[in-house]
Amino acid sequence: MTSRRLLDKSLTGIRLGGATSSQAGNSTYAGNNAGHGESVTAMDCGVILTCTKLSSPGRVISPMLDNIVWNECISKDSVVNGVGLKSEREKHLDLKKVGCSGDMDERDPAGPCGVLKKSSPTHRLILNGQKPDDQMHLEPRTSGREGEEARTCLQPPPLCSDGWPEERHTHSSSHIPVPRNRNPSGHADKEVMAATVLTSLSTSPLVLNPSAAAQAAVPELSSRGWKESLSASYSSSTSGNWSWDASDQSVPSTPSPPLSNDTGGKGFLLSAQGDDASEEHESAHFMFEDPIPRKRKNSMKVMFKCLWKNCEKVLSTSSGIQRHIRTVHLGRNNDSDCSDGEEDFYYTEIEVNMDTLSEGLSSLTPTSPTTAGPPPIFLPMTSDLRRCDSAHHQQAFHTPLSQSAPSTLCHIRTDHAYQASVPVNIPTSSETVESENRISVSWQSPPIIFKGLPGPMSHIRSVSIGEKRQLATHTTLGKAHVSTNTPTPKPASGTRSHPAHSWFLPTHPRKPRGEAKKCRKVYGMEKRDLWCTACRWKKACQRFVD
DNA sequence: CATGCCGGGAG
DNA sequence: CTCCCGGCATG
Repeated sequence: MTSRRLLDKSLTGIRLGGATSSQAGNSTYAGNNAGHGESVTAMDCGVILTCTKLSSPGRVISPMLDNIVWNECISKDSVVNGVGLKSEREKHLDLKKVGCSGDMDERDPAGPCGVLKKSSPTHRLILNGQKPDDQMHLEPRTSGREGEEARTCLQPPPLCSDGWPEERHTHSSSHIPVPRNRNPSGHADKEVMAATVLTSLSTSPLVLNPSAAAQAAVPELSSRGWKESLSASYSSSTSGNWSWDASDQSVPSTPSPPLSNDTGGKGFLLSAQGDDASEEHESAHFMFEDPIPRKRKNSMKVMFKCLWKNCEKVLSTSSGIQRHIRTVHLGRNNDSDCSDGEEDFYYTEIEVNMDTLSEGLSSLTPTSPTTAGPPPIFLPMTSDLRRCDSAHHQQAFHTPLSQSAPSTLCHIRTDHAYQASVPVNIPTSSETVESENRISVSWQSPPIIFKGLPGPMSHIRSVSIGEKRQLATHTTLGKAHVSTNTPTPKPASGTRSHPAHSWFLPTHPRKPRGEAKKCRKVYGMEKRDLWCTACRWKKACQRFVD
């Protein structure tokens, strides 16, 4: 039974699948959180890392899930070993190893799985090496000798980037669960997300991954993958099974996770990514990367939170957080380039839903100062986030995320028009300038949006309902500019007629509908003669101006 | 579906 | 210009 079990576990860990599936990815983090780098790190080194990376792309990490998962793992492990955390880790390692031997021989180039199994400590050691302090709890437990052995083995990893990466990849691919993570948070947004994703897909998958452009080459697959993934993810969230995942990926490769992300996932993948990505199933990549990332781009922002004990540092970029961990916690001053990826264990991604935020803002409080809030103060937010559910988190984060703005903004424009849905936030963030002035939003944003973004200009209107006039004027100006830039819209008969060009046309923001009673309403059709001429001519009413 | 308006066209 | 209307956009 144990063997079987171990296998399962290993698989689980590797794939992320398992009962916890989506959680798996999180679990890693959780482990870190709970144990602070203790067990999780060690055992999963390979696996976990993978998870992290993978999850990173889309993850909304819910502490709860993580904890749960973690606990589960622990309990199992502990039972086996009979020892505390340590044993757990080891177990994990063991499991993992087993899994390796069973499924993934390929992974460990350096060491045969069998060896690894026993050397479980090894993994740990590796971890330890990477994470000095945190693990200490565990480490001490782990006997010195083990540690030694492990170290020996371990050391390779850093160097071995080659070898490891493979493992990671494998794992990562399997881990994909990320979507799941979202689910919890995304719940309400499902539809939106789906729509967004679809839109984005249709629009331009390539955009997302500049680096991955080559990979992107497989649009069809990607699109299909997305859909599937989405459905899967959602469903999975409910059911919790990522079985498909495993089935799909016969290959051990890891999907390169997060690159697509706004922040720039560069940090995540590291060397491994590059290798994997090329080799991997492109389809897989898309499935994972795109779907998740997409979403994010649209409505989700990802923040990176340091999981180090008592450290709740939140940064907008993975690289940043990694640096932070490396320097502050790991005490590595060395060049960032050499990162072995250990940092991954120590931070988690937090996903913020922009859409919800925007919506909430618009509906609830037009002004919603939060939106404008000064960028840099994440920390406080972070704590909250953790506790609260996704929804709240998202909002809370929203602000922080916006900070990343500059980059974000760019992405949005370049990448997806559909993102316009998020416009309010974006402009704000981008402009960042003054938190308070919503005016800025209404005024400036419109023009900007017009340039880059097609359809959904309508949002703008909502912003400043107050004076239609002014807005109109401004808009007109915007229009003028636009028109100059773009080929003037005079498509013969109906400007509007051409949907395709429609987004060019938006140039002419239609006046928001007047709220005031119009001649028609006042006098009715019977007394049309009483109407103002404009009304009679179907022009903007001049008598009852708003 | 009813409105409100824009973009055009005819005179 | 003045009158009108087709048709889109919005509520």
